[in-house]
Order: sequence, then C-alpha cells, then structure tokens
Amino acid sequence: MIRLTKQADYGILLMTQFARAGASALFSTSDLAARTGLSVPMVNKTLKLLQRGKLLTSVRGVNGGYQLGRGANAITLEEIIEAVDGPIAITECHEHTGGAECGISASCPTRVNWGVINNAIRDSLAGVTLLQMVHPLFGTGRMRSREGRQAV
Amino acid sequence: MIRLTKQADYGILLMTQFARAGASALFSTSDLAARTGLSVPMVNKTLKLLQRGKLLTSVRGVNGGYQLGRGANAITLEEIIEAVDGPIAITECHEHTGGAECGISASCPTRVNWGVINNAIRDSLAGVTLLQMVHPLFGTGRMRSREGRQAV
DNA sequence: GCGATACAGAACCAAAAGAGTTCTATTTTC
DNA sequence: GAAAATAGAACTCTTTTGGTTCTGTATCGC
Repeated sequence: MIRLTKQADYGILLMTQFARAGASALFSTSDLAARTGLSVPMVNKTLKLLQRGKLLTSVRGVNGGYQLGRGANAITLEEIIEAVDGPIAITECHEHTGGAECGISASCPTRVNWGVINNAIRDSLAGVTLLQMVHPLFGTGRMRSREGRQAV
Repeated sequence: MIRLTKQADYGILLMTQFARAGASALFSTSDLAARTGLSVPMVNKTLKLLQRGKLLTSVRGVNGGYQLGRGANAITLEEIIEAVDGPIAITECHEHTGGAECGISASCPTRVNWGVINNAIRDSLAGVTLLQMVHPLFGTGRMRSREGRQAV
C-alpha cells in the first residue's frame, strides 16, 4: 500500500493549525502539542523539519515559537510532505541517477514510464495548497465551519 | 517518502515479462525467477498474489505455470499494485470508514481533501496499462524497440 | 498407480524502516 | 543569571517489509 508516513501526516496537521489561526500566529511546541493531542517531542521534531524546509520561521528565546514562513495559499502539500519525509518518488529508480545501476537492467527500459507517474502524483500534491486544506474545497461558498460537531 | 514496496515493484516486473512474451505465453515460477534474477520463493509468492487478484491464471500440474488473465491493454498499474500490496490510499483515514475514530477528530474535517488526492493518485496509476509499460509511450509511432541497446 | 513437477496457502524469521523519546547545546527575555 | 524556548543529534522500541520454509493439492507421464 502506498501510504504517507505518520510524521508527514502530523506535519500537515500542524501546518493547518497555523493556517487556521491566521498568518501572524505564533505557537510554541507545547501549544501545538496541546492543540493537536500529539506528544511534545513528536511535535518538536516535526516542527524542526518544517522549519528546515522553510515552511515555518522560528523565533528563539523565551516567548519564541514558530509561525508560517509565507502565506497559506503559497504552501502546497507537496512541500510539506517533502519537508518532513524527503523527496516524493513512488519508485526508487529515479532517485539516484539514470537507473543504469538497476541490477536488472534488462527490464529497466520499462520504467521510463515511472517518471510520468511520479510527476502525476507530485502534481496532485502540488495542486493543493494549505489554504485549501483549511477551507475544504466544496465549491467556494459558506459551509458550516463550526467545529466540535461530529460531522462523520 | 511515498514509495512502492519492493514486492509491488516485483509484481510489475513480472507482469511485464508476460506482456512482452505475448498473450498466451505460459511461464513457471522458475522460468520467471531466471528471467528476472529474483529468487524463486519471492517470485512464487508474488505470482500467487497476482493470481488471486485475477491478473494471472494458473495451470497446475507438471507442465503448469501462469499466464495473463486478460489482455495487457486491459490491465492497469493500479490493479497490479493493489493485487500485491493491497488498497491504494495515501492516508489511512479513508480506509476504515468515515474517520470518526481518528482520535484527533477536532482537526479531521481538514482531511476531506484527502479523498480528492487519493483519487488523483489512483487515477494516475489506473491510467497506465501494462501494454504501455512494455511499449514506452513516446508518442505512438515507431521507435527503436530494439532491446539490449543501453538507451540510458 | 506412483512419482515427479508445479501451483496453493499459511506460517515463520530476520532485517530494515518508522515512531517516538531523551539528551545536550544555543538563543533570548526578564 | 535563571528560565523558556528552539536546534540538533543520538538512541530505543515497535512495526512493517522482505524473504524463506513447510505442508498440501492437482496434473502429467511412465
């Protein structure tokens, strides 16, 4: 099964917290742990990765924390996932170089198509912004944004 | 990193062997192991999954083996991957049911979009047939189909 | 009929990756 | 200078994956 790692999932969850709270919101690790229900160390670790990926900026020191590195409409799912999990590639063939070292090179020409598929997936993820994640894309209009309601 | 399991990769590799050899070709496990360079037990295991997924039909007994269950143009990557690895879903939320049991349900409405993304990825994979994998899709026409040439 | 060949299915083991924690350093405020 | 908060790395435990082995069943050929 193709699946996202949990940490990438956490990354997305954390980013949505920022996006919902507004562009200038600043949260500390413990704030976010409390908000999301995740453990402090895990939140800590994930935020660092997001910071390294330039998606968050950090403020050190006593009243420090993290805030969005840029507008929520300028951050895509692809970026978040790459920041946390590393490059997105469904098959490993295209990671190193051309694939000459595949071991089973006799059947490797087949895999030219993988590039196409990898791109398609990447595009799917790059097409969704953080802003869209926060305001689900049921068209554009109003929708009950009331939380706590178990909408199933 | 989002990645395919090795076994799914093997599955695709094995299927391409059938596709290349023609619709009625019948291979035994050991044939395929020799052709692909994979171990016999691993090939064995993978072929069984493909058979269970109705992508291959099996012939038992002495001169038995496996052959394509239908035309190579009617088998998609999605089917192969699902047969070997199970359902394709980039996030786990949509596997069980509605997602009421997410634990972090307060932030779960966000994930409505996952359905969209999962579908996009699935479509990417469903859009590539086994036949296309064998005859790489550089347009439609003639192309040097000569193998052995290390086309890089 | 009997043995050889080949698939069917399940169980099992080891290695690798993922999830999560802990520890030490550095920066900033009060 | 103490407290609060990020930076970074190392480490452990669990789960998953990769791979093997074993037992059973069907078919062919002698």
